[in-house]
Amino acid sequence: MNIEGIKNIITKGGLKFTHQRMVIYNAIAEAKNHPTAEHVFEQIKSDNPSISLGTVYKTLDTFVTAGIIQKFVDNKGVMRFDGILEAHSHLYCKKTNEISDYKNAELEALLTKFFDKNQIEDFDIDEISIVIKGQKL
Amino acid sequence: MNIEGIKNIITKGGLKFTHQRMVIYNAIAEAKNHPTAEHVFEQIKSDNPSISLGTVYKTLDTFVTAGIIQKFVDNKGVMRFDGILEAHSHLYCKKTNEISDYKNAELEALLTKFFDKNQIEDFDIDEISIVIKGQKL
DNA sequence: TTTCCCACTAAGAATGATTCTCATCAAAGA
DNA sequence: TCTTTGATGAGAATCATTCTTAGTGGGAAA
Ligand SMILES: [Mn+2]
Ligand SMILES: [Mn+2]
Ligand SMILES: [Zn+2]
Ligand SMILES: [Zn+2]
Repeated sequence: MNIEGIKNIITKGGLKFTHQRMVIYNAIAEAKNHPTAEHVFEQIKSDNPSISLGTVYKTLDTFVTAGIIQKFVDNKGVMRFDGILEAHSHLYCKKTNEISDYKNAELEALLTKFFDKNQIEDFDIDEISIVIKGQKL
Repeated sequence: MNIEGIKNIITKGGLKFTHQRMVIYNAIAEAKNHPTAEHVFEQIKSDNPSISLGTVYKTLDTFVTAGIIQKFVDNKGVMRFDGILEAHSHLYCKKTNEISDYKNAELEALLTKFFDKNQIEDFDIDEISIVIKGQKL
């Protein structure tokens, strides 16, 4: 994604466009895995030596609140960030600790249909996600 | 569960039966929610004033390794313990942060069938769990 | 029974991820 | 230009969890 594209996303989120926000958003958009704040910091600090880890945490959180990225906690208890906004599932590799995306429209339709029919009593569902644990081959 | 029942479970796990292990296992077995180590500690310390929080952490971890309880990380990144060993799903309440169990044989059959047909390439699935977020009414 | 051993425990220090505080800075507006 | 307000950098503080270390105690072994 080019700078203009990133600027658009950030300003559409109601946020001021700054250099730090640009490089942090760019790191998330480029990441194939689901980086931690530390990962993002390591990724960008050689080109931005004065950036602070606290700013990375704060900015990522600002992005989440603005709704332009997502976050979740991995099974080690560490926060992961995700530039993909659509609902999707995650594959956790027990060997490498990598988290990859899994998106399947049929599966989502199946689940939606199931929970339409089988409402859970006294519980209003906001979102459903599937956690798949196993091994990359 | 009575003391003998607890003793059986602990020794079947290959562990020596001690007073601390007894009260900690009992707290997990009695808990309706999915307690943290801190919860367990609060629960038992009035009757066991000399017990240490470190022992609670260590013992819970020992139980998990022995396969007599389960653990998982909640969406705040905090470890939760669960005396139920069978696979089941969890309902996360965004309001109260409570986690309740959800078990539905039809849903499990549906998922098993789906992933039998639709294998994920280069990935060997060990376990599938559903995370349902929403609000208790 | 006495001794010896070793897993178990208590206490608190250390760690790692995250959040908070606060001083400084920079852009935007008055 | 002056003012305001939000953004940033630096590092302290927090919180859950793990680690270290020094007792303890209950059985095997003598
Ligand atoms: Mn439970
Ligand atoms: Mn943590
Ligand atoms: Zn993802
Ligand atoms: Zn459960």
